[in-house]
Amino acid sequence: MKKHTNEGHDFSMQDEMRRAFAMLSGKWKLEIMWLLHQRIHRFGELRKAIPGITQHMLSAQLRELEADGLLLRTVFAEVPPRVEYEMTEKARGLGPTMEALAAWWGEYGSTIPARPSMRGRKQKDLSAVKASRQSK
Amino acid sequence: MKKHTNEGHDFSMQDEMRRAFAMLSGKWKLEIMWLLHQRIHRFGELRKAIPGITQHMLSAQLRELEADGLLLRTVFAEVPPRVEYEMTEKARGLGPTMEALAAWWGEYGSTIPARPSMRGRKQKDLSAVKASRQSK
DNA sequence: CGGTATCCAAAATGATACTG
DNA sequence: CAGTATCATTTTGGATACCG
Repeated sequence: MKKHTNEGHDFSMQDEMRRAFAMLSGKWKLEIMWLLHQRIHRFGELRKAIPGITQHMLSAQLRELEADGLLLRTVFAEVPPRVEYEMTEKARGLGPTMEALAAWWGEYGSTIPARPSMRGRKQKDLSAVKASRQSK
Repeated sequence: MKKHTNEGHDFSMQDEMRRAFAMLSGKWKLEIMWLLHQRIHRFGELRKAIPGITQHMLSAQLRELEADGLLLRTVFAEVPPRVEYEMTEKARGLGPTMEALAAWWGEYGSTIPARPSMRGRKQKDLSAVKASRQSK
């Protein structure tokens, strides 16, 4: 069968990893998982914590992550409603990955100036938009 | 000075991390970096190693990663042309992150069956699939 | 509050052809 | 071989309406 050498990963390893990448490559998934790695979040908290994401996308990404068994959704029968999201046992295994990423960024992030990049992160001036909105 | 507590990262930490996420959230970036983490690859090698990616996207993602200082592009003045991609010093710091991810997947990946997911990974019959696959 | 549904615009990605 | 140019399709963004 497929051997998983610990160093110098072989081909089958790449095939396996592909599923993991697909599972995490949504546009906001890494950020969502990063937040949940730190603590349980409510829907609204995630929305506030992720500038630029829409309700629509947040909802969609959360449902995908849930379907992939990475997070757990808990609905509290209260008024007003409360829904909490937290990592599943499996996803908690991603902790070391998250920490390693944070460590890397802490070390090199500062050395990578505001650089170009940031594509797909543009968001129009929200404060200015609400001002003049009318016919459509 | 932003405080970076080691456990329970604070808010500023999240803001910092956002840039890292944006840098890696392209649809194929994690996979590309994973491959380059293992060894230098030529353009064509990456294309073969990443089923489903198009020249267009591979080229685009590589240019973005290069712009973000994560990989180095080396063109050899030969015939036929040869172009090699490798991680930069900074990006090599991502090694532990990659390894942690691989370790996680090795541990839990198997427990997450073929699951639904795979959205955005659908690719129309890429010839290779058509051959009635009976072996397993 | 925490969604889902809809419609439309914009951005990202895919397919195919073509070039140095 | 390693791309780019162009056009098509898919995904995501944004606003609004509506519901439990």
